[in-house]
Amino acid sequence: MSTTGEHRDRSSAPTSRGTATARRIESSAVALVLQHGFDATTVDMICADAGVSQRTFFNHFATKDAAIIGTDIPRLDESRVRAFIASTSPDLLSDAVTLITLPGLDGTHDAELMRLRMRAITSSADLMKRQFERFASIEAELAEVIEYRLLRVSDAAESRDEVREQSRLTAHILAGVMRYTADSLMSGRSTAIPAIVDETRARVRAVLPKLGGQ
Amino acid sequence: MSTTGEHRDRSSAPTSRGTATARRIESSAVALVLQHGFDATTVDMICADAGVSQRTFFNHFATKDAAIIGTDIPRLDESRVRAFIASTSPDLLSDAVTLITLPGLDGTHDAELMRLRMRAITSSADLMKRQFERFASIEAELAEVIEYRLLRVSDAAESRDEVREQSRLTAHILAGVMRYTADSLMSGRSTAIPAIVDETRARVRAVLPKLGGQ
DNA sequence: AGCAAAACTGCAGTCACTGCATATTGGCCT
DNA sequence: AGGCCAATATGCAGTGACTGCAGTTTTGCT
Repeated sequence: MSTTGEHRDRSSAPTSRGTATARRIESSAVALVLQHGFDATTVDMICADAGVSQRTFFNHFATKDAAIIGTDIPRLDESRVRAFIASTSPDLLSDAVTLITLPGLDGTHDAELMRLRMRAITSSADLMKRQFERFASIEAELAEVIEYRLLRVSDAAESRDEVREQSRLTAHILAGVMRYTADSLMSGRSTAIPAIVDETRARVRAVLPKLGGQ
Repeated sequence: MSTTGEHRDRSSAPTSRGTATARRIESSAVALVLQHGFDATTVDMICADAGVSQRTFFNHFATKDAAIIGTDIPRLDESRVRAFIASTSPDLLSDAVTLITLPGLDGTHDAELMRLRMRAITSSADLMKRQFERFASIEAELAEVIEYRLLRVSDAAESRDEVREQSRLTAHILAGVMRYTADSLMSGRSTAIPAIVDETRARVRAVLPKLGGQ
């Protein structure tokens, strides 16, 4: 276990391109964490393994976690956002599951590294937390998108403020669904992302009526 | 800004009783963070203000955050859990909002300290994240409780495994609602917890039909 | 008073992370 | 080829969170 500790600045955001160096650091980091665990793996060890100086490490990754978890922040895909907003389907939640498709977990990256990464993350409660945090960053964006869609659907009875609040609430709910999906992915079983997403969508449909509504 | 950094062990769990010393440390910590910000407040400063040694600080709190955020882990209330499981109301989500009532944010603590704490937390993205994390710890517990309830409602068509998965999904959704409620509380406005909870419940009811289901 | 347990303290060490000043490299223009 | 600029890599010295350990004070009991 462990965690915490911070250090004043971090303002100077590192580059963290997909450069060869960065890649080498990433795979060293993931491999070592799988071997020794998160706490037992020091930045120095990673640097030695990757053949770079510690300073270089921190030029590429802001934190030790970043080297393991990855640096690409989750983002919503533009075109999907448009489709989502335009849709008039009453099945908002299900639509949204499609919308998010686990940003940051899709096939952008080297598949093998990604698999190892996922194993490394699940091996440490600490890393799980960090991973978890990252989903938070998408919630505001999500809330905004949902607001657009809700505005076209809502009965005029509701004030714009109320719609905004409902959008934020919905975004949080959606984030929950996202996390569930990520959990499913991480807790082994299949690695076929589309399959899991489909499964989740079906499950959401099954669960919704049980939640209440009216 | 800042964050990260950890340090291997933390295994020796600190005492963190509600002792006078711990209280003094807590309020020094919260006050100083409000004054100088999270990063600019060092543990040494807190210790000086509280009149204890650094070692004592870490005997009471595992991390700097803990002194600010508080140490009581969110728990579900036994009797409420029983009522929740027993209920046959179709309004699961709304029931659940009542169930959780923001564990860890209720009146157990010194109200004034709690208010300051909340302000301190919102003042730092870093602390928000940590606070956020803490909700994660309740999700497993929640999933279990929901499973009990779903089992009595579900049509026999669903396998026990499927019900378990649906429970986990629901727990995540609920956690989302929890976070929304916490957000509302934190983002100023009122500090009247019951009022906000009521508001949220109403909003959940309004939102559910829009989500889809069918 | 007399004594053990609990709480506190000092200290030296580890490790994440920072700023800054200095090399090293690779592409590009002539 | 030679010279130049920007990007990248490095060394180094510091700060600050956190740990283990060993020793001292305080507290509560009898």
